[in-house]
Amino acid sequence: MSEVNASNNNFIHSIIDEDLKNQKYGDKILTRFPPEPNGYLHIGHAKSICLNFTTAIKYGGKCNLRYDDTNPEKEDMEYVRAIEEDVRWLGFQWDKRLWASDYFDEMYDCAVTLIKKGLAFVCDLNADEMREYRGTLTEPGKESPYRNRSIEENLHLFEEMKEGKYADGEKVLRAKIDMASPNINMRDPVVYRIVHAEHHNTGDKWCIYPMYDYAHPLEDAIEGITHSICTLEFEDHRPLYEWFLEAIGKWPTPPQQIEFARLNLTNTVMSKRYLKKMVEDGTVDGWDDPRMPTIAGIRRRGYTPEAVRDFCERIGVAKANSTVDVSLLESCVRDDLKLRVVNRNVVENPIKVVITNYPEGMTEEMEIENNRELPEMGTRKVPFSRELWIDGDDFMEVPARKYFRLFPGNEVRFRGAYFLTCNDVIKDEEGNITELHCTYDPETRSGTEGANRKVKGTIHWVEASTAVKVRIRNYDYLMIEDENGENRINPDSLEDTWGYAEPALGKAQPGERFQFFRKGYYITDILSGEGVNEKVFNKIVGLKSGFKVKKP
RNA sequence: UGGGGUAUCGCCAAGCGGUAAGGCAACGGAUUCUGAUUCCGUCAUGCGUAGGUUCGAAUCCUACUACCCUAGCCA
Repeated sequence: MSEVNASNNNFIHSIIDEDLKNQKYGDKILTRFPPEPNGYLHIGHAKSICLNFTTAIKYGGKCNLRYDDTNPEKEDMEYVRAIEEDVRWLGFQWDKRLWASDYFDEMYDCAVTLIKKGLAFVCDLNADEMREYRGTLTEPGKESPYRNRSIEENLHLFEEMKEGKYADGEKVLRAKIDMASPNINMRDPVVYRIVHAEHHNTGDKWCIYPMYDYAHPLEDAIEGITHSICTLEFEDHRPLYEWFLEAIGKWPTPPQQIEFARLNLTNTVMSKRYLKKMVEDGTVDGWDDPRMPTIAGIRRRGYTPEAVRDFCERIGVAKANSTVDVSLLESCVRDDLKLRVVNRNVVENPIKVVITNYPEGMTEEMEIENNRELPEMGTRKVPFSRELWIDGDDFMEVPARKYFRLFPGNEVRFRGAYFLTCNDVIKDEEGNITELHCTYDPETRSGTEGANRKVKGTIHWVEASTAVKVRIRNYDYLMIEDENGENRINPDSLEDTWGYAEPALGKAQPGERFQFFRKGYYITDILSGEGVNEKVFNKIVGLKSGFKVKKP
């Protein structure tokens, strides 16, 4: 984990610096990433993961992975497996892997302590009644008629709740705080509710489960977490977080809760509920569909953990609600990929080129650099002959202004090979272009004197007889912004094109990343290979390049 | 309508009383065997608004305004 960059500063570091100065927790720093295993992690979680882990790393501390599994009705072990894979993929190592449910015994004991201190009571109000008694944002609530039960009675009733004498919803344990508090969270909040459900970890041992507001501070305190970093919506819950720890009184220096703004991305829906719906109704192939903003999805799309971590550094951490433009994420991916990837020749929407003055049956080996920015990546040989494929974008029968790739009468460089001039455009009876007849200049072979001549355009190509047929999946944004600024499913989010690749790509392994010039970055699809004759590539990010027609 | 937050360039974001960092995007220009990459340059007399304090204010004070969160036996 040493390669993880933890040098940036943010307001959370200022708080920790202050605590360190005052020796609030001595020199110890312990954070935690506490997901509820009820769905896959997405890029928003990546921000939280990076924040918690890099903060710990920066201060020589540790970070725990803890499942907040206090609601047996929503959680699933499939998600646990996925969460761990994602955290590891991001490059982080947790210190301890824990379950909130491991603390159920201690939490129960603490609830008993609360009752004994007269700070909690068993309430028989049902959900609707409790809502009525709670009051509103502007009006204080009313005290429950069960609020003044004796400690003995509460102890007895809570014990019975635990033993399963009551049905779901029949009774709850509540903290006794202040029904008139302007902070609704403090109006005698529920501490334990009855849920007769099988829990993935504790089985049927319990039929009462602690609420988040009660469980979370205890989990943090029991583990010795020093800084409990969470999102903004929990700001109002902080007084309650502190109240429980103070009321129980077991921890002299309770953890400090710190809130930050969650990540929002343009053209991206981050709601777990919505993502789950798209998986369930078949809008996407699964949680790891490359169009999904899940970590599993962007991994399949070809993003690298380094790029995601860099992104999380670059967006910063603050308390203002914000929406980061996806172009920043794409920039991080491009920055990372361009230094680790081989440039390959691939053409989309191909057009056949026949070199009329090139000897039939002859083949030459042309040497091409693997990565122009990184000479140490070496060169490779690709075949060249009389018949080639070029990219559909690299020819215009009627050139636009300032277009300097191939068009009738124009000479361009075929990268790593010769200069070619287009002489004839051959069409079928329907007027579709079937091939271009060109002539080459034998004096311009790459690497020789003649190749030093300046020419405006350079294009890439693939030798026709050895070309590998490829299918290219252009994943566009799954979500787009409509005229009202709302995110909608993009009906064109998945678009296939096809083309040809240089022979070496026939051996491309699933997951192998490469680039082709001016077109973008690609990854060999994880699903390609077996039983698939042609190769399948996922497009990673567009380069937003090409020639632009300038306005006069 | 109570309480809790937040407002600095198109999008993020530093700044913590001494005269507005950085990144993304955009736009110029240079180099280029791919219009990519790389490289240079431009981009807030201005910090939600209005007052005030001060030699000096994005930073302190006052009053407004806008937006976000909050009335689950979810987390």
